Amino acid sequence: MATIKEVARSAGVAPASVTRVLGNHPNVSDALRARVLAAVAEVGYKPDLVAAGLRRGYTSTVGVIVSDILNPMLAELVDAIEEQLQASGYGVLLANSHGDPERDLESVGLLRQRRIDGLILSVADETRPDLVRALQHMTVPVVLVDREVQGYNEASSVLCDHRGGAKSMTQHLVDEGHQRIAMISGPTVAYPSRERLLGIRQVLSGNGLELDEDYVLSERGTERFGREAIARLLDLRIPPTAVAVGNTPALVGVLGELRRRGVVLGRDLALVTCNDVPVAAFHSPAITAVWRDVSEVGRHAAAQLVAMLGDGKRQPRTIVLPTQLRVRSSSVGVRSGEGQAASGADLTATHVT
Amino acid sequence: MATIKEVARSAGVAPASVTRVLGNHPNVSDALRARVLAAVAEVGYKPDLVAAGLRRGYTSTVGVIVSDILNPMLAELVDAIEEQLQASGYGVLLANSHGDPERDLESVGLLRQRRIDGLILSVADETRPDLVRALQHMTVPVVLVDREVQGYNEASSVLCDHRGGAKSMTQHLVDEGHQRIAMISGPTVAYPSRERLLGIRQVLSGNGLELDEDYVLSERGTERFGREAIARLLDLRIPPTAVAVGNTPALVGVLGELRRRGVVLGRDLALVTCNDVPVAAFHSPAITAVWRDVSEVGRHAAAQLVAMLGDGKRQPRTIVLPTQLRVRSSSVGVRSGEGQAASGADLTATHVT
DNA sequence: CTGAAAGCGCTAACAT
DNA sequence: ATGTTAGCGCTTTCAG
Repeated sequence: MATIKEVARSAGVAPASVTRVLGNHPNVSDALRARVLAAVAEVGYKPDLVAAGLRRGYTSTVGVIVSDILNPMLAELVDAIEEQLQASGYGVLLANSHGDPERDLESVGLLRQRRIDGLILSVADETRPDLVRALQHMTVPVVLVDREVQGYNEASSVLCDHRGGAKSMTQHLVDEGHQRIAMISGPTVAYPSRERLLGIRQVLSGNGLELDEDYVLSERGTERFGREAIARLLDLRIPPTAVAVGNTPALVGVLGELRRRGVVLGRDLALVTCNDVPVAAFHSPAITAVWRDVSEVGRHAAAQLVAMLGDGKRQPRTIVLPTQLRVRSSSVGVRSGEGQAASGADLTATHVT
Repeated sequence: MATIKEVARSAGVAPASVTRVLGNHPNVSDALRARVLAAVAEVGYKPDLVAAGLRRGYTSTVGVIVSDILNPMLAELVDAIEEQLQASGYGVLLANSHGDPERDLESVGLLRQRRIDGLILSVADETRPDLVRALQHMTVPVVLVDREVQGYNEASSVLCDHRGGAKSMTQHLVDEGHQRIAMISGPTVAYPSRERLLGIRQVLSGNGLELDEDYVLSERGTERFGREAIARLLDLRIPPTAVAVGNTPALVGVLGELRRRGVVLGRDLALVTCNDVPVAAFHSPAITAVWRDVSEVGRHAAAQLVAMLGDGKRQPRTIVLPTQLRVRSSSVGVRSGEGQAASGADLTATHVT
């Protein structure tokens, strides 16, 4: 790696002049510019961004913390964020916590040590008091994505209207005649699942119904959790007639277990998902889903951060993006009347009290 | 952010002593250690890794370039790499090219400017001469993942036996009586697709068959490409009886189009995929797939890089991980005899010459 | 317009 | 065992 000194020597100028030429400073003579550029080209000089960052006080690097990049939703988010930030001249330092809130916290500290200029995060657990403290120690702008951290209002946020989506979804199920609706949810220590449960409860009580606590299964989304959760629901004495799934990895497990049991969606059971992923859209039958533009979320988050980086004392903003119910066959036409258990074909001895 | 000077002043010692205590230097008195640690705790000091990196000559940061993080395979790869590297004390600078070889090249340069200690990459196009040049300029260790860059032997590589997987898959189809086998492939400028086509050709010619050039459709994997490719194949005067899909985003498009046409897998058409993703395993009927342990690939790549970082003049190594055919219903029992066109239910007027 | 000098925060070499 | 000094590569004063 050639340094600025070598370029300067090779061009017969001072290092500062190289900086000026490369930084498009106003007052540089054409002669100097030409000589410097020639030398730069000759030795293939590229400024060392670490050294420049140290001197300038900023690194043109942004930290991104997500709780699970295997989740296609979060992968899409990271993709959009990275694209937008790269276009604005920022590098992305990625930290992935695999659902572990402890790791999220460590990452906040480690990224701070790496002198990031800003931070975008969608952590596993937004309720941890030490997270609030860690964020308050941050001196750079922060953007929260689909998270609400109580007691920390310094950050901008980009949220999705999960409550609205859950309401449309629930109303749709109620309209289809369902009264026993269950939710296989992600952890309620994060905004999306919390909001969805709120939405479901609102619509149910608005229709004189209520959400049975046995019908709410909440845990970090994994395929295994999905399998076990749907099994538990179907094995209840009075199983639900409709199930909402709030997490993509869990959905995969749910579909596997349903198929193993020979449960046919849209006939034996109504199923809806809160994430419109290919596995849902191309399932047979196609699965009703709540859609949102995840890339748009990422672009907004990145744009918000870039704006804050540009204008130091910009006020934090919260933006809420819409969700949209996409009705497909999985939730239509299920016999949802009393006594109609959503039991699998292999459930010959159903105990009904 | 407190600096080392403030800690030193607060503890009444020299900055160098702070470094020594924090770096667990051998010769430090207990008294000094205690005073320094107290001061560190008091002001909440964390070393600035950028400054330390500049001084030390390394940054404990590794660059990771992938062609498409939306591809679940690559997301899983990044996940495993990030986890392994973080455990070894490295941060990950992520660059995502969205399938654009030009972006890959820029990323190599940009990461170099950010003084990464090492580079792991799975680029879109491994055949570009300027990529070879860019890599040759790298002075840090490089690990290639599922890529072979001709004329560049400095890197370690972690490869999968895609050729072997394709051979098993093709032999399976031939055993099922198929003679007209098509491939919807990713770009052949990357190792996996190239190897798979090689494998298919080898098995076909070993069985006295050959791969019809009209049956090979190769392009960057997108849902749209998948849809159009399968449509083109089915609309051929003599359509294939079996189709292999070599890319996950394309697979989604293929499945969508097949369903639109009412083509039933395992009856009208045999389908196999080279990536065993949930959308394949949970499709009805389940789709035969070539499986590999992508996380293992990522872990190996990271471990390889860490080893090279530890031992400066370690020889580059190439490791090849196995693939495994998982036969499911989508490729079994299709009538594959002469004249049996894999036409959709809506194809009433089939031209057969 | 350009050069010289100082310093970002840290650590390693050299002193003592 | 600890303090002092120098310098990583760059950019930004401050002179001229």
